[in-house]
Amino acid sequence: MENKITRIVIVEDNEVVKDGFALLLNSIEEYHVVNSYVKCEDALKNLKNDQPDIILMDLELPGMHGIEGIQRIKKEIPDLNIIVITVHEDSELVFQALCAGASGYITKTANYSSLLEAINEIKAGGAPMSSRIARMVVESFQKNQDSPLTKRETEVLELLSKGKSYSIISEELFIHKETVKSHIKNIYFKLQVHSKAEAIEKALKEKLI
Amino acid sequence: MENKITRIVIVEDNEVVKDGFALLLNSIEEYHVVNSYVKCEDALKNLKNDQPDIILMDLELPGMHGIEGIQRIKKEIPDLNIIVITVHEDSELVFQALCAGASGYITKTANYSSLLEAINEIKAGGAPMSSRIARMVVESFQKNQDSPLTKRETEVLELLSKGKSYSIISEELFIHKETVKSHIKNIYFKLQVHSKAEAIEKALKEKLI
DNA sequence: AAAACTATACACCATATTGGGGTAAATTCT
DNA sequence: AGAATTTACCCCAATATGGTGTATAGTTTT
Repeated sequence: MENKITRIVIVEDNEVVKDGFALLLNSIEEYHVVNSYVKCEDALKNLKNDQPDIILMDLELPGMHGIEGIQRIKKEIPDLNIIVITVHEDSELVFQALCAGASGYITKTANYSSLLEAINEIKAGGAPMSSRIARMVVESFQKNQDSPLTKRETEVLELLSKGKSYSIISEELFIHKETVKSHIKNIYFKLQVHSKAEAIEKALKEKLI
Repeated sequence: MENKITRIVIVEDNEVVKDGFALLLNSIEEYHVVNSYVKCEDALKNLKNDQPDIILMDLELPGMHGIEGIQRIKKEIPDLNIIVITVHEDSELVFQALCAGASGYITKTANYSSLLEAINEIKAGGAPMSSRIARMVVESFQKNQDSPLTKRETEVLELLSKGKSYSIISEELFIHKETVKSHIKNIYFKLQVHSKAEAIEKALKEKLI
């Protein structure tokens, strides 16, 4: 069923890593590294010619940062699969890359076989990630277990964060508008804030909602 | 380094599946299925005695739904790892389970070896998921590529969704308050809405922000 | 049983915010 | 050059917000 060759482009400023990956991938029959670049800009310029199915890219690059590169590449060819390959595992970068459009995120510490696995995984419609990154991603869905807010207060704050007014919240929760105000007063006190925006910001940061 | 036996609890109403899993896992030296239940309620009751390291659970169960079960279990023992094993792959359930506290989500169509892989993955601090689910999870971070909103409008709407007022938004973007109003008017027109709450709701649903 | 917390509800008040109407110049992209 | 985007301004009325303060019924914890 797989008779088509998978066209791969590499964007990586470390020449050793870049050439090592290319050599490895080219040694496999169904993969073909059509080009490899040191800068996003060059990869972008040649996107139309290279016609890659998959791009492997680093984030720290000379010139344009990889995050922006991902955004631009996905804008050009939305269906293209991008796998980030970097040394950094800090959550900010990971989420930025995923938001920008990356479909996978593995670390350079990964050995060759897991690189190949990642590419197979992408081809199978998956989203390859290292264990730690997968866990980070999954945990990003979970709320802070020891929130200072009660269940009701959390509900109120959740609706507030959806832009709803006190009156609308009171209607949706079947309580009096003044009750909503009371809850909000308590929320502000507990979070030590004095406005909607501060409360939402703090709640999002601490994953209370 | 792994000399401790991993204690596993299974919650699954299909007796064949439940006993099959238990048999398989017990056949491996370092795993021990301490108990298996048909209902969440029973698993919860015996949590303290069972002292599981990992719980495998189905979502469709007689009595309490698995999603609520996960919440309660995590409330009791926050560090416990729960792997959901179900036939359903629809996004709503997946995200609900992850939000409730599941650390992994695989489908029953998975073969035995991938079940074992999942357990190893969890023990290694990862988050086992099937390819399709991993992709769904990763895609949940990504915005709708063809948003009707301009870049600036998206920025404004993003700040609005954080509860910020027109004045605060204008300060943060270094533009006049009236300009913010103009953007918001255009946003409302494009999204065909007439209030902040509607705009945010629609934007979240269509992943414009 | 007492104490603490939670959810509920109400009043008053000044200020800020919002949404609707309109217009229009400067800038950037195609 | 024309289109789209971003910027900025005016008027106005209704609504929302945040800060006071009080109070009661129910639940949970000690």
